[in-house]
Amino acid sequence: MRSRYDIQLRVPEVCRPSAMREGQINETIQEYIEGIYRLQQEVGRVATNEVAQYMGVSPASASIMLKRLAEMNLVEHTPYRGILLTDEGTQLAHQLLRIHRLTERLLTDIIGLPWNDVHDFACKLEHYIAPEIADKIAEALGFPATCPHGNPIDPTFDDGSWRLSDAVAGTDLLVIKITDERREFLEYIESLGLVPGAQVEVVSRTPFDGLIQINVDGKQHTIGPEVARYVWVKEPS
Amino acid sequence: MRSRYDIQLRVPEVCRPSAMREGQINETIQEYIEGIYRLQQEVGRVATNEVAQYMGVSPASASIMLKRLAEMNLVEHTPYRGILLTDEGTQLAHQLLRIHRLTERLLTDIIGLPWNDVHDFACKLEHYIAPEIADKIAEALGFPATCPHGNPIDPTFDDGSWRLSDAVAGTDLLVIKITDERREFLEYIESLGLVPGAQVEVVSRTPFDGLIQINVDGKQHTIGPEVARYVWVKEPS
DNA sequence: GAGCTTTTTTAACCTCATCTAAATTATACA
DNA sequence: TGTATAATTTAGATGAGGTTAAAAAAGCTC
Repeated sequence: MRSRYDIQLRVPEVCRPSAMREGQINETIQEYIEGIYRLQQEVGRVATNEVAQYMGVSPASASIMLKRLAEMNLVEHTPYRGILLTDEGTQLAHQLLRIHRLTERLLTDIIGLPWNDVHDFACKLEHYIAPEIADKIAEALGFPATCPHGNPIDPTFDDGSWRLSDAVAGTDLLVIKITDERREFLEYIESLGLVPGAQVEVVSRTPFDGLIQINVDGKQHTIGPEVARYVWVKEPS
Repeated sequence: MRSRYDIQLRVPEVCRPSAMREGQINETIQEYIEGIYRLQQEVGRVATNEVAQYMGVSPASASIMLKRLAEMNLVEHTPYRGILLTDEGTQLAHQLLRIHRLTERLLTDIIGLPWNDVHDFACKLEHYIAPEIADKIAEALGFPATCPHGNPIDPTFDDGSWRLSDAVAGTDLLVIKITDERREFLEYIESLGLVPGAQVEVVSRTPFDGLIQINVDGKQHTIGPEVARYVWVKEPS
C-alpha cells in the first residue's frame, strides 16, 4: 500500500550526531508545518504570532522560520499578512499527520500507553518514521480508520462531524473525535466520559457564555465553549 | 517492572522545536555514550580517533565532545590517553542499550521490519523512549531475552558466547549473536545462513589470514576474520 | 636522545534555531 | 488624517555541534 502521501520526507540520518543539514525538510521544519496545518484548520489564514504561540517560540523566531518555509515553497508568506500552506506544504502535513496518527495507534493498541500520553510521544517519533514504515505499521494494526482520539488516519477523509459547540439543544449525538490533544485536556475529557464513541445528549445551552449542559452515561455536566470547541460530534446512524 | 537502569535519561521535550538544552544528556551525548560503550567492548580503552571514526565526525569534534563527556562525569578522559566510561557512563549505556534492543524487537516482531533494517531505525527512536515505556514494550513483547541480532536485552547478562574467530576446527557450534549491525553486514550474514540460532560446523582454519571454512545448513562457505570476529558462538547444549 | 610521524588538542569559523531589543508596518480610532 | 497601539520583521547574541588548519604532545626509530 504505497500511499498518496509522497512529498520527499527527510527521515534524518541515523546513528550519527548532528543530522541537521542545509535547506532540508528537517525535524523542526516538519514540526512547524504540522503546527501550521492544525492552526489553519482552526482559523484559516495563520498569523505569525499565532504560529509563535502555538510552537512555543518568540514571534521573532517564528517570523524567521516562516520566511524560510516560504523560500522552501511550503507556505505562501505575505509579509505582515500571515501565511497559508501551499499545496506542497499541505501534502507534507497530510503525510506527517498520517504517520503521527498511526504511531499513536501503535502506542495505545500495541504498547498499551494511555490515550492522553501518546500525542507528545508520537510528535517525536513521527519524524523518524518513513512513509513505507507507516504502511507496515498500518498493516500490523489491521488498517485502523482513526487515531485514539478519533482523527482519521487519512487526513483527507471527511468524517462529517461538527463541533459540539455548534450543536443544538435537545439532540442525541455521538462523539467522533477530540482535536485538542494536550494531556490535561484529554484527562478532563475522559473524566467527563466524553471520549470518541460515547453518546452525548445536549440538554440545554445558555444564551450567554456558551455553556452547554450535557448528559453522558447518565451523568450531567456543564461544559464551556473552550471544551465544546474541540469535541466533534455527529448524528448517530 | 522498574528496572535497574536508572540514570537520569533526558527524553527531549516533545512537540516543540529546538529541544537542545545546556549541559543535558541530549540525543548527541547519548549517541556518543552508546558508541563509546560498543567500542570499549571491542577494544578496551578507547582512543579519540576511534571515537571520531566510529561516530563519523572529525577527530577535532570528537576531542571536544570527549572533554564535555568528561566534565559530565560520563567518561574518564586523560588528555592524549583516550577514555574509559565511568560507572555512571556505563550505566547510561546499559540503559540505552536495553531500550535500543527492545525497540529492535518491537520493530521486527510487531511491525514486521527485516532484522537488517531495524538497527538504524532503533538508533533514532531510542532517544525518545523513556525507561518506563521500554518496560511497557518489554511486557507487550512477552519479555524477550534478546534483540533480533541475538544480543541480550539485559546488557549485563553474560550469554557465555565467544567469537567465531576464536573457534577451533572440528567443532559444532550454535550462533548466538551478531555484533556488527550494519545493514550490509547483516545482509551478508543472512546470505550465509549464519543467523542467531543456526548451527555451524567449523570445518577448518587456514594458518595464515585467519580464513575459516564453515558448514551451515549443508552449505560450505569460507569466511574471513573480519566477519568471524562479529559472529558469536557457543557449544550447543 | 634527536628527529620524524602519528595522535590529539586548540583556534577560528560555520549553520541551525533560538533569544531579546529595536525598528518597521498595519490597524484602529479620535 | 494623525497618532497610539498592536503585529511583524530585522539586528545582533547565544549555544550546540559540526568543520579545517595549525599547534602541541606522544611514540618510534636509529
